[in-house]
Amino acid sequence: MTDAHQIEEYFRKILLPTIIFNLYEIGTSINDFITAIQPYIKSVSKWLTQYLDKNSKSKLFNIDKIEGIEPSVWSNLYGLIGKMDILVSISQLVNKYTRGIVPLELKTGRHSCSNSHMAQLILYTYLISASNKNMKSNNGYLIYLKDEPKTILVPSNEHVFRDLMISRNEFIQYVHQFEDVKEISNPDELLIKGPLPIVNERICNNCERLPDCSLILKCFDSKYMGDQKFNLADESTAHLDESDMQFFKKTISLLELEKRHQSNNDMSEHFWNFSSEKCESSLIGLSKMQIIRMDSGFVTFKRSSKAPMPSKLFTLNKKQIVNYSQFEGRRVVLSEEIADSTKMFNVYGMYCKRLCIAEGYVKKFSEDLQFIDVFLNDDDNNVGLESGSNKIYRLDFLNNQTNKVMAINFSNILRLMILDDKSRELRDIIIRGRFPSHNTNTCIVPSISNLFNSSFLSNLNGQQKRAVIGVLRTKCSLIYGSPGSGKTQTIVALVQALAKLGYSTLVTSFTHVAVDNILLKLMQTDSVQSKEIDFVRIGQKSRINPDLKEYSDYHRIEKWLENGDLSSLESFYNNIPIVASTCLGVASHPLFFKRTFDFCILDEASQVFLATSLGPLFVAKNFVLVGDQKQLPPVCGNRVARQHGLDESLFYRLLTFCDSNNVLANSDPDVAFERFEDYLINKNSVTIDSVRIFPLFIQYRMNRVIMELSNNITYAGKLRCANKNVELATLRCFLSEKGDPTGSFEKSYLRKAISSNLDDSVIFIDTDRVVNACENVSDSQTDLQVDGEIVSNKNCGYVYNDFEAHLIVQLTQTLMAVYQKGGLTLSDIGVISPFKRQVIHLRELFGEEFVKQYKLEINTVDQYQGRDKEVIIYSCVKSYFKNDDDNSPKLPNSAIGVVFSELLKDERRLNVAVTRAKKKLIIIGNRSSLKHYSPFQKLLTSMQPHQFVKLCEHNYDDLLDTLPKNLN
DNA sequence: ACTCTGCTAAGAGGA
Repeated sequence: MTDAHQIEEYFRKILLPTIIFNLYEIGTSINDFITAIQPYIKSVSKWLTQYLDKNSKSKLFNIDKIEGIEPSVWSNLYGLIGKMDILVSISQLVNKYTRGIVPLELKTGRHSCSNSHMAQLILYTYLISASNKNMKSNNGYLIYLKDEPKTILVPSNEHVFRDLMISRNEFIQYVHQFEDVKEISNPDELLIKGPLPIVNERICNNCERLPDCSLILKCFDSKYMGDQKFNLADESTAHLDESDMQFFKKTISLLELEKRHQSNNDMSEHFWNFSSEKCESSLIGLSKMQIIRMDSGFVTFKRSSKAPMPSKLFTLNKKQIVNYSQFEGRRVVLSEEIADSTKMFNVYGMYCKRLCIAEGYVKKFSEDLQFIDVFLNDDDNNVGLESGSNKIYRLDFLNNQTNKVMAINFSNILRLMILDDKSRELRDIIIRGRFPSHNTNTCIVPSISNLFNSSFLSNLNGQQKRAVIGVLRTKCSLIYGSPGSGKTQTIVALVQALAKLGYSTLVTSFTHVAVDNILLKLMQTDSVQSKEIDFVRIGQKSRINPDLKEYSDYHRIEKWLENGDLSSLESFYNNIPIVASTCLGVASHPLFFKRTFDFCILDEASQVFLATSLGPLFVAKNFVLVGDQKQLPPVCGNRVARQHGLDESLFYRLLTFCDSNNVLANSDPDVAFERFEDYLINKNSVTIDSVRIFPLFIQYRMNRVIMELSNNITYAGKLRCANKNVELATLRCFLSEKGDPTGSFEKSYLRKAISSNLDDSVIFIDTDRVVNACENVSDSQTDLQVDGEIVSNKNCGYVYNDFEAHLIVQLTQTLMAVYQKGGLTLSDIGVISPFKRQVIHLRELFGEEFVKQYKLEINTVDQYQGRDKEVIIYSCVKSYFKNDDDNSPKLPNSAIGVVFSELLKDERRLNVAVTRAKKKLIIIGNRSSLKHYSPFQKLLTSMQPHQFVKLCEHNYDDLLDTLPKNLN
């Protein structure tokens, strides 16, 4: 196929559908695009005629065989990765006896023969020779396609190669000096630098990165300040004041700390230097596998029976705890090993016959972990893998070489700093807490009474209605939604209201689950069912709840991609009124580069990094943040960054610009409806510095006793039960013929613990007097060992409490025995602990199978955020006793303990744990230890004396033998 | 002193 028309035909049929989405992204029509590539098609056609015709004289070489199209070459010898355009075997015509393997590199620009182009090919020749012992490459060719095709020989050159490597090493050294891994206690000590500043006005003035570069220079390279040469940096940052610069410097430093923290935890980059055994034990690779099935890009591997099985490698206390699904979806690189490599070599590349021959991702592990399904990248379809042969392969997990998430955070902060109206507006709000005067938006909203009577508001309570109507009129507002207050319902009503008024809305949250929660409710509404309003869910296919499939981006646009219908695709994206995505997803879909939404609704806003939440705000005229700063903050791994406030969300920041006590004081739920308009505009509304805050404190979850506890600890008495049903809800117990089933527990702690009296809805089981109830610290070094080597255990923690776990099994057993007839199921019981290791321990004790079968949910507090259960059992774990001698006095070792557990010190975490329960909350812990943590101190003092159950010796002596039996 | 979710990736070329 050398004819230009044939090539164009092939292009239209085969390639065009694959780039429709990209055409939308760059805003080019199909015709314009075809016109633009016409000259290149001609050029390619000419080149092919020239080089594929046997008799043609005007060529430099004969192509004998195509060795690869876009093949990858990885070299651990040089520390380089490359991806060539084409690799071919040729016989040279100048010297008829020379045969060889050469890389061909296509270029669409002018025939520059630039140093960088030649250098690229020289690097490839070395990479090819290093990657395969049977290949040697001495030359490469540049093929320029602009105007007339032109082929240029680039001979390999060791001097050039050496100079390139030296430059590379110098660059790496420059970069590495800023990445000091030692503990940094003050963000100001951080060295953050861009590349050495280029002082060239002509180049810098045309560079789109000039503002970013200048800012970093000004904030982090103060020695350049005042230097005439850097006037440009002063000019391009002139629109920023001192507070902007301070904010920028601080935020970037903290994000950098967090970024380094994350990359420190990532072992994957080490696979270059590890033996395959070491990779397996470090959970970064799998080795000694054969291919048993291969179907285009889909490959099934089988682990050799001689190799130690991963089920042995990945165990904890002989029970398998590694969840293999965490590896599904991971990117991998595939290499061919030399058979029986174990004894001969230690370094990765040396015993690989072919190194990193393909990339792809893990699809699935079989139950017995013997079979692993892998999808290879499209480009790597044809790399000479053999199924059924004796060839042995290994897979190494790749992490992103660049931390995309942090890149998004950095670029959001940089964008906040640019000279632009939207950025200026957001800077005023976010950095200075200066809100637009009156803080009203331009939305045209019908009269309050009309809205009030609309069907989508009919199920809302007064506070919720006020929030919806208030948000509609406000430029930036907060909805302060306490636990169980119907945030999602309010958001769904708001989305409907906006859609019916003809405004476009971006619905977003940090996690996929939170986004989908809103959409699942929205999907049920009449207005969506009747197709009156429509929405699309942007995001990775695998992350979207399957129930939302028909609203997902990939499903909606599939047909247009197939028929190459660009205009339908465009008009769909331009007109769909409601778009939903994660906050980070906003950074990577072209829809968001093109559209501005009338409103942005950011749910769970108190759990999103400030930097991350900016993404959606840039693309919306008005926004509302929905959250509760009394619940868990964003996840921030680095301690120093956390202490300096990286875990302060935008929601939290905006709230602290006002007086949050004032907010609580103004949350009167009983405002008369007829005065509603007055309420929104005038003194009665909560407007401090014109921030509108709409509190939702009427809750539908906790009964009165549980709610009062939460009110005492956290919400300053502002929570209210929505109605009598909520207020008085207790567990239902049907009496059997034999009488009160709790009777048999007359003398036991259990009778009180599981009592269904409203007043007993909160129970604290105090293990103070129980010697065995102290916490266990699993020694990770003995628990997780493989052939004497310590295995990473960061996924399972190490603090647990065996006694509390047994107690929970017994409690669960008893609860079921008593309340099952009243309708209680195991899925109504939630078991919570702050510590992951305790969660694992509990699951082991109940039995994985059992837990799965009866949907008993055992999880960490963090995982339980946003959920609720009829009954919550909370295992505090920490209990500071000397344990070695049963006769010794039981002394709290609290002085040490209090310093340590940051998890227990966090009031927000306790608040989340307490507010998950609807009817019954059982807390298990050691009172005298826990009282040293201020949140627990609050909890303990606000509970009634009768709510404590103090365990004594005779209560538990049989407990450690208790195993789950007859649970249902 | 132990809590954990986001993210396709790299190359494409000009001065």
